[in-house]
Amino acid sequence: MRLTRAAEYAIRCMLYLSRQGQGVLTSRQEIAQQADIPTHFLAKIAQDLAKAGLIEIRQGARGGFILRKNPAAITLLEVVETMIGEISLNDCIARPAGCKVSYHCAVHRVWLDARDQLRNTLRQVNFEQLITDASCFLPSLHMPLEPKRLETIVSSRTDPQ
Amino acid sequence: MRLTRAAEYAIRCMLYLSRQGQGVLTSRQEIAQQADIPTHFLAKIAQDLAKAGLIEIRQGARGGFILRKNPAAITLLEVVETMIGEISLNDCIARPAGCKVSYHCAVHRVWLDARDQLRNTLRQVNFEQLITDASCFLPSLHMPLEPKRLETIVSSRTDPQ
DNA sequence: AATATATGAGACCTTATTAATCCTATTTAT
DNA sequence: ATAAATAGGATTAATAAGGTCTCATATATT
Ligand code: SF4
Ligand code: SF4
Repeated sequence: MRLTRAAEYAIRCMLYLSRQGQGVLTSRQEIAQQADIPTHFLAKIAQDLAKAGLIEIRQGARGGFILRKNPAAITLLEVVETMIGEISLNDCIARPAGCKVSYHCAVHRVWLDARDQLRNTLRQVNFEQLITDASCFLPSLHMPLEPKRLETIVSSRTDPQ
Repeated sequence: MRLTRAAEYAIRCMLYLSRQGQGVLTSRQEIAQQADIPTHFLAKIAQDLAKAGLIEIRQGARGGFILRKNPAAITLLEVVETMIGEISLNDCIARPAGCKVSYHCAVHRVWLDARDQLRNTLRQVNFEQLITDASCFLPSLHMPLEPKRLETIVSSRTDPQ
């Protein structure tokens, strides 16, 4: 498992869209600029996000991306695995055939457990929490969530460049 | 973070040595063959393990590697991080300067927590456990648990000072 | 001492993956 | 029709991993 640049960018993109709010259209250029993502790279990433049903892509003049789900319903795990595939710490988890002994390997079991634990942790984090300052900490590991902050929906209308 | 081939090989090497027992000398060739590791690659890996104090390397005719610590005192985390450095899931954890917003980034906190959790999990696993649970070696080359080839055991000159 | 054996240490090459860009086609508002 | 914006695939560039090679060094054996 490796958190690639593409995955990191995808998270930033989803963060930005979550701040805009569900259903708000934002141009690719604006997201790229605000979230510090190479525009062409973002285009490719968005295709994966769209394929996963997370965003809708509006083509043509005044096109852009639209968040399709409620931020609270989008987990960090979901976005990460959309970009890098199902998480597995050691290759032998993803492709057991790669190692001849995986069937009776004690270490294999450890990687499996650690993988599950990591995935569960990332599943507990949603984008509603992430756009709220107080949720910098994992609920289970730190403190309970504070009441959510009122989101400020920014108009999709942005001046060209 | 990525579990490289080198790290996986290091684990297998340490597993094999743990089965041999602390203080037992085993040739690089034997380990490479039994644990399915390219011999020259193992040589490089062993240097890192030696630098970390996990094994001792005996040069010259009838040379090889010797486990320096009790298997129960060696954690999986220790071996993994010897090979790939301190675990961090996202680059911004290892190099916060890489992202301009890490200081006030909620996602950053999640990666930190997940990282700590993963490290703790791997820290709880030691090689005593791993060798009693199951074998990690090729079935055809599978060796019994009891020490073999007693004549290769170096006379108790294993004073770890 | 001479020889054979085995590893040390690092340079080197080869391949794989990631990151980013480029180009043409397509879609849509005006 | 035109301009604005993304689609989608091809291509390139950069980085990292995986493995190999060579010469130096150490040790047991004779
Ligand atoms: S030895 Fe065990 S942990 Fe290593 S690759 Fe094989 S199955 Fe996985
Ligand atoms: S945006 Fe947050 S998680 Fe992403 S690289 Fe920056 S600090 Fe890390």
